[in-house]
Amino acid sequence: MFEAFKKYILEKTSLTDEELALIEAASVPKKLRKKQYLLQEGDVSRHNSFIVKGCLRLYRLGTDGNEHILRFAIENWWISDRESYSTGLPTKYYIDALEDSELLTWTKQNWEALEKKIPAFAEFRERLLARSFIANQNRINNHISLTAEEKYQHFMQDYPDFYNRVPLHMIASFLGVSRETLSRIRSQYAHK
Amino acid sequence: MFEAFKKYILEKTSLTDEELALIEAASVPKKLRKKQYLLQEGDVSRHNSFIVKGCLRLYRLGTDGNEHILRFAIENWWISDRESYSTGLPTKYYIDALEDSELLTWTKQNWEALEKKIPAFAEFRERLLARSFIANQNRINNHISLTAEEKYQHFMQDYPDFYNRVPLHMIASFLGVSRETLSRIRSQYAHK
DNA sequence: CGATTCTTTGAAAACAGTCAATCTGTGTGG
DNA sequence: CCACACAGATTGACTGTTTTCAAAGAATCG
Repeated sequence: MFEAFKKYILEKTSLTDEELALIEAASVPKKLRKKQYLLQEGDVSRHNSFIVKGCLRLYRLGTDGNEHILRFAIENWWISDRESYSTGLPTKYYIDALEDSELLTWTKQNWEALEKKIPAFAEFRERLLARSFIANQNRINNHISLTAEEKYQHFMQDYPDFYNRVPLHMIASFLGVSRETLSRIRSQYAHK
Repeated sequence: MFEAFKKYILEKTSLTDEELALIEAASVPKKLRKKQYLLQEGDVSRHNSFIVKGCLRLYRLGTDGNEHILRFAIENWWISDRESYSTGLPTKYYIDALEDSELLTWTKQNWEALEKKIPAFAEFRERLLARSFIANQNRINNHISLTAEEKYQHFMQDYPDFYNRVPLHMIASFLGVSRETLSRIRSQYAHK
């Protein structure tokens, strides 16, 4: 199970065998069945989780009780609620598995110790954060400047892997439109 | 001019006088008149800029030619296009001054040298990035889960300082609604 | 004052949301 | 292996919201 992570991380940065061994020693594998929660509202997010296999979502309940999906994550993505993770306060989010999944997890404590011992690891983490920031900024730009149809087109371009993997009503939730509207956009789009 | 920065940074982290002197030595003050650009589409963003005084905006031109404002920034905020800054590619954004403004700027090169010499400075920067990430995630949540009226209410709550400082049509652009709609929401809202 | 820039208002058209019904495919238990 | 339940997707009719276009009213600045 650690093999997949090793392959991933060595593409991103270079680490010695010793360093990899340290990282492996601190990791905890975790399996989730479909529909199982990794995090629930009120919990404190204390882990970084790397997805070896499967598909998860991060979402939040609105005042209306509806689910609003903030992100999806599949193989070679990371998932956690960074807000609760960095503040130590209870999370407002849920994370659950859309498919049976396999994760590697590290506690915040272990993670920070690794960052101190392995500078390249800390740098990798920071680059990751910077990229996530940029991705979020682009999503905000899409939300304020695109029509619903354009958002859908961009979604398929930006995340082609999700398209065949998550149900349509969840894509609608992610995009901030109703499932009926997305369904209609899609059928219009197919007739061209 | 550096005094304002010194006050700011010492609230966020602790630095010795020597370290502060290094940071000051690498800083370049910059004044901008209202409407003047700090960055234009096609430029490469090579600086970090701290706002000592004034108000700026980061925006982008849509395919329709409309301006879409991604963020505002005032005293004690930072502004740059992080995407171009970290990739070194030409930016898709504009930054300009909404008021006569005073900035302190550091080149990427100088900044990175400071981070290497002053670990506390690097940590400060990373905390800042993490907070920006969280703020963006919350904004995405607002976009997918709130009505236009609720977005406006949240805007006033989250950024009360901007409200009396930037024109309404720019707030509309920031929220992703037309100025007419925002005007109507506002008058409805006033009648309660 | 005159010229911008900003805000408001009205009316029509486009768009998206809701509710309710139907259709489709998948998988489970008898 | 079939029937049924269930989750997901689609469609229609209706309602409500938002945009667009056009015009006019404030406010600000040189």
